Amino acid sequence: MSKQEEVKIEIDHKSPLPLHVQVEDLLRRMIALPEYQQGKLLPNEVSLARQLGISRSTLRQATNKLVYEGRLYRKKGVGTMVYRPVDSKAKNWLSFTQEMKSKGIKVVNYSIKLTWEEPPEEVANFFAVPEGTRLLKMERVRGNEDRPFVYFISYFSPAIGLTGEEDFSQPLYELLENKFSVIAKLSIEEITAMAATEFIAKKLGIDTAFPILKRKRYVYDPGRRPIEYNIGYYKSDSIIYTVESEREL
Amino acid sequence: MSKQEEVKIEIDHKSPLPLHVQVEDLLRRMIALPEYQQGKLLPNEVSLARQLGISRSTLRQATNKLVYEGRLYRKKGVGTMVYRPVDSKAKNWLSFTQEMKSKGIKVVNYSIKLTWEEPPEEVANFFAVPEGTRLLKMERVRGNEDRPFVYFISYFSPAIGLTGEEDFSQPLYELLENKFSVIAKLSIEEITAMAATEFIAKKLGIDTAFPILKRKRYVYDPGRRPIEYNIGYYKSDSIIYTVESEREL
DNA sequence: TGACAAACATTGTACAAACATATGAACTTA
DNA sequence: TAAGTTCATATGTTTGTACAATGTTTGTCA
Repeated sequence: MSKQEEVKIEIDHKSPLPLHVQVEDLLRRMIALPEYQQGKLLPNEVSLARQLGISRSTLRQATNKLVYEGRLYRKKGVGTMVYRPVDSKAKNWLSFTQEMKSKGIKVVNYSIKLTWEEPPEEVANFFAVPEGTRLLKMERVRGNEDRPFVYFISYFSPAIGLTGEEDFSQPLYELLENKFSVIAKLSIEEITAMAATEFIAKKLGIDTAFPILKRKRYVYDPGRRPIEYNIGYYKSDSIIYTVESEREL
Repeated sequence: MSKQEEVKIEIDHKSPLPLHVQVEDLLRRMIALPEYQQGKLLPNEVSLARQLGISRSTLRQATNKLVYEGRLYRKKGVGTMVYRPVDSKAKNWLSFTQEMKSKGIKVVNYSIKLTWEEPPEEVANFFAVPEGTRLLKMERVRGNEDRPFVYFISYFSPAIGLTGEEDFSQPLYELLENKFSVIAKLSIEEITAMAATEFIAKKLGIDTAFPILKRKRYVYDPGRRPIEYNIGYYKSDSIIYTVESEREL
């Protein structure tokens, strides 16, 4: 009894869905497997097509979609593999530490506080948990070597499995990705300005009513499940928030 | 002598480039023509393939690329046409008017001022014009029906050809696109918070030191040539700036 | 051993053919 | 007129075949 794929190989020639769509779905599931993520070549086209009981053209129609999407990478004379961007994946995305480092600023954690708390209603709604559920809350004051300039509050989805005992000195999204296989894929941010409240002024060592950039961030995984809810209060003269957006033509 | 396409139809079966790549290039040039931009159907696949002396499969291989890119749109039983996002193209991209409208807020222009001025150094550098060049500057105070809440300053590239006599009551990017064939493609924005200066406080009818969201925007065309430099000062309690970003996996 | 060549494996390109399905226009009918 | 039917047209799907181009492995020979 030889061990077979964990992904069910099941193409239904009578399904209303076109074959190539079924194959595309199959491939998506297939390439999610760790072995392919780690660089293993997919079965070659001719044999995979035969195995699925379809023609090579149909198979290619399916893989083409994934190649165009940038998920697969084909190399003539070699084979087809999952595309892996150079270096780490969480790089330059969402990471405060990385971003600061690229500007030559060393990030200093002035304080980290982890608690299990009943979150505000908005947060409970975001995670779709019943009212009264306690969530892991992280509060951080960070800045450069000279002074603090941002106060963060984060709530995490209970689905991640964080205990609060983790090492939060490493970049957060690397921790989530490496230790919990949780991948941050989509973020929606809301940015506004406000005057520092007394509470925030104290945290950042500034005067009340100093202008503050407030950024609320909702982070989702690839399945659009909520991962993190985050609010950051930035001392305004120490940060410029940059957004680059390209229009599809 | 019947009139032929303006685009040279010339596929070289001996070229080192694959046929489908040549066809793709040809199509790109073809669909840039006004008639196709305006919605005319491309020749149907069978006849176009015959006309080019290639097979339908090869032609489809080329069009697929453009379809995946979102430039072409195919409709079974109808034909293939250039993809045009619903309504105008500049919709939901950069347009303050459109954005407000989608939230059910009517935009009111409280004041518009157009002048030719020598810009600050930063602006002159952005447009790469010699110091001392006068540029068209637009100042606008806008808001909803009740009150103003944003003060904009824009400088425009002299390359556009604006005279200052245009009708700026229509959405800006539609004006640029329709009348000047200038397409805004990329924008880089810098957002920060500040306290209202006396000048701005006056413009927006608020107290000095009220928190303000300041957004600096650099707008480029598809060739990455600068089009517009814009600064907006938003009354903080009237705007939330939303950024959605997706990570490539 | 080392260099080169041959064989092999794999994707890339191109063609042909047949049938399926959606759309819109023309036609028919109540 | 209004609704349904038919038909022509266009893209969508699928299979099959053949050969080209490229990278890897193996084998040969000096």
